[in-house]
Amino acid sequence: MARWQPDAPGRLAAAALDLFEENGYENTTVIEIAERAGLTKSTFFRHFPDKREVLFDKGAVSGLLVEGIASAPSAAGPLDAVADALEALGRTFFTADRREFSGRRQAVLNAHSELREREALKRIDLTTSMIEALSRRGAPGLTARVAAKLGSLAWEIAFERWIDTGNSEGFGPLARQALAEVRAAAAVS
Amino acid sequence: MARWQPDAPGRLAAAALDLFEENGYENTTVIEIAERAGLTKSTFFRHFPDKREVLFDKGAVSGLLVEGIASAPSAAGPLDAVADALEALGRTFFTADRREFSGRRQAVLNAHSELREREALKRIDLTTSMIEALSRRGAPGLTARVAAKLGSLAWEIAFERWIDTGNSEGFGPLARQALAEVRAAAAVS
DNA sequence: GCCAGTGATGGGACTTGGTCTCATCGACCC
DNA sequence: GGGTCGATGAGACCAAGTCCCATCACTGGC
Repeated sequence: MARWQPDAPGRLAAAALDLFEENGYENTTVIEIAERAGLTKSTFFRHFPDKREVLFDKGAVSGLLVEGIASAPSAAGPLDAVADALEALGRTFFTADRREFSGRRQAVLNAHSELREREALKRIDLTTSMIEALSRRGAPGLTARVAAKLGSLAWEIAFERWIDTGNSEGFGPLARQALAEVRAAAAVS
Repeated sequence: MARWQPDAPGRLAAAALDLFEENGYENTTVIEIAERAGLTKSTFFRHFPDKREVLFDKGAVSGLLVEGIASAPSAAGPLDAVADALEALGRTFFTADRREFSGRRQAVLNAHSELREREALKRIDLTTSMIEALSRRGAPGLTARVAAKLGSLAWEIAFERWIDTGNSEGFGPLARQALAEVRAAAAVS
């Protein structure tokens, strides 16, 4: 078995996505994923704490979000700061070349509750990070919580539209648009 | 081993909560839980699909929520319908006699990410139910999504305050109060 | 060119969660 | 007292995840 090939985590993630698409999550064994990547079970668990985590990134998004919120103009309101952060995410993370991969990944996540569960936890952790970042900007506790939840919802909506193949717009503009719609909807609820 | 004692699921849940408090979630074995309840591993998995689920109820809450939203006065806005539903929850589920148990359970959930993960999934499923119920009342898609998320946040806040021992108010009034605060915070975001 | 050190990998034993099948027990009914 | 039915027990079995140790590839010094 060839060793020392580059980017073991990336190869494992790609192999996992392929196999999950082909056979489903629960019908895919960690050993099978590792073998397709030319590796072994031991190495898999050295790079990922568990089977689900192979489809998730290691907290890079959180840093981007927090930094985006912190560096927004101090005159900006909470939701505007969130908009800036989502736009930063669009520039760095949700780039055009990752759109196809993101769509495939999301389809697999949606199809398996164990993966949706992990995604839900990640979303909560990100929302908590946003709340803390907004609080550091001086937003009152409840305002920060509401803004973070609305921002999270706008993110979700913008992501759906971004994945949707009929849509060729970038994630940033879609996020701003979604945030505006969410804000309007909140006003009439 | 004595058989045929009543309420096997309840005994299993009580035993699990005790053991999780004593030794932590990951240091507790399903076999230990079953033994403390006077049962076996087989019976445990006959009543619960997995170890985490022993601390969660079987979808009774969802029905209450959906029914509460559906039976709200047709003139009521989305958030008002949610308020009615949360109050119904307070009458049926978050009753005074369950407050201590709820607090213990929540402390255990907060302490273990595997359990927080399951809780996050449940919350998402409940939010989805609320969105559908609001849509059936005629709320536009985005409005329903926003109202459900804000309602979920108000629920969360009201529950925290309800658990807080300094607070002797019922869940219903706390939920109405939290919902009003959330609505106000949304207006200034 | 050889050799030691370092870090990533392989291998396998082991525990636990979870599934499955079959035997067994208790209650209830006739 | 025998038969039926639902809940439980018992044990084999597989996959996830942990742990420890051997092994290989690359690096640098000599």
